[in-house]
Amino acid sequence: MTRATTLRRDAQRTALLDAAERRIADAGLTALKARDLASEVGCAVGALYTLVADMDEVVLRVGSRTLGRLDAALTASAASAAAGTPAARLVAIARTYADFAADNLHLWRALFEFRLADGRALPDWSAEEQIRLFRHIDAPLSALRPDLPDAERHLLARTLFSAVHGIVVLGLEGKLIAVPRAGLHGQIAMVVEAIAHGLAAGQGSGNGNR
Amino acid sequence: MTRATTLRRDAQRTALLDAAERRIADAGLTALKARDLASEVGCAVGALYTLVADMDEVVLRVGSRTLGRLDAALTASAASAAAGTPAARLVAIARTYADFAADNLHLWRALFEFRLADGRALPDWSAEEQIRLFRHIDAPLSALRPDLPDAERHLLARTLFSAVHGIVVLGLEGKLIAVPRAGLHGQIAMVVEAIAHGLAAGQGSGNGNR
DNA sequence: ACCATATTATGAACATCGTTCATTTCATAT
DNA sequence: ATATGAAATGAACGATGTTCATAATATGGT
Repeated sequence: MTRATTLRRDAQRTALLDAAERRIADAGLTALKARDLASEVGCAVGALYTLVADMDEVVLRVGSRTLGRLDAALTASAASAAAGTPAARLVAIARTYADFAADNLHLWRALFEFRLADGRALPDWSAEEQIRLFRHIDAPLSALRPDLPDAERHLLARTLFSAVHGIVVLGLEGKLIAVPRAGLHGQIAMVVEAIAHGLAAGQGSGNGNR
Repeated sequence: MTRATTLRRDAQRTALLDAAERRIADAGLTALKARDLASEVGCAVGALYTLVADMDEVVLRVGSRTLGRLDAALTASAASAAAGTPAARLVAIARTYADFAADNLHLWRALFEFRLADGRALPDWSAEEQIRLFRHIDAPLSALRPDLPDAERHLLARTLFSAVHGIVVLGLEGKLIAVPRAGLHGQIAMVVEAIAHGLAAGQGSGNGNR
């Protein structure tokens, strides 16, 4: 394969992912169809499979883009809050996460609505991207509790993320009981501050685990 | 329709839901197929649609059973912990939730993996069942903060549920980073106790909302 | 008991997916 | 210019949920 063809095929793949991203952003993951994608990109269905292995790869690669933008947003947020207390930094990150989710609803949902078929494992590069996000939580946590061993702090970071994620999911899901953004921010601040306070209190003594 | 036929059809419907429940429990929601179900129950595919409107109804009704068992577990747990502090009662309920999720993994996952097609709304009876569960959280919360207006306390109950739910989801999902049950209980206790402590501290003054 | 009518069961057919494959078209290198 | 290998095509395949003409069955009136 010559250099020119490689470039052309990369451009095609990019166009494919652009179209897929637009579709998911507009109408959600379930609206992403192979035939639509092919016609949008201007090729036959079969040609898709020379650009990607299957639809899962499309979703994963769009997810990668979303994770990249989320990472950038969290990085910016962490930088803005860098001067504050660890608790304030954690709250800032959590709120940035909530805002990102609200502003990128369908793409964000696609990140975790997507389930691989039984037996198929997440590619390493995808799993690694997800794990990398935790560093934004890990850093303020280090400041808050420098005494904790890495493993325990990582577990805490996961827990903190999960708690906030859960609040955001439920807050953004029911149109009926939709929580306005200010209310969502308030709930997040309450939870994150309470945990940060609890962690600071636990310093030196027990670790809060049972 | 005579009484005998009503009974017979109810029995068929029950057999259908039994089979569906078994299938989901064994192999997850994605393994539930109309044709499998029909052959398991011993009828033609078309006959399914005289017992239920569509597959969504099957999933919803199995979900209803799961919610019923979850409710019973939470009720029992709340009764056992009734003598403790509000914080301890909240922790007990959260742990019961985590245990139920772990012990009924596929059925529990089916509760929220299932998404209605665009536009279709949850039946009222299903939404109401879900909301009823919050009362288990609401009660200890009332003891903890009798000063809070109902609406605010309900929002808090939702937040608390979401946070714990998030932790349980992530804790039970990755086989890679699987958190052992004791670790999961530890994380839950930490978070719930921290929030309870924060709420108790907030009594009388501000409400922790921004 | 018998038949007219309404209800229910049947399973082939349909629509919609993702995916594959024989075939054609195209690009590259000699 | 032609031979060879890569890429594109779109019909076909296998699942899937759902529907429908038809057959079987149950119900109720006489």
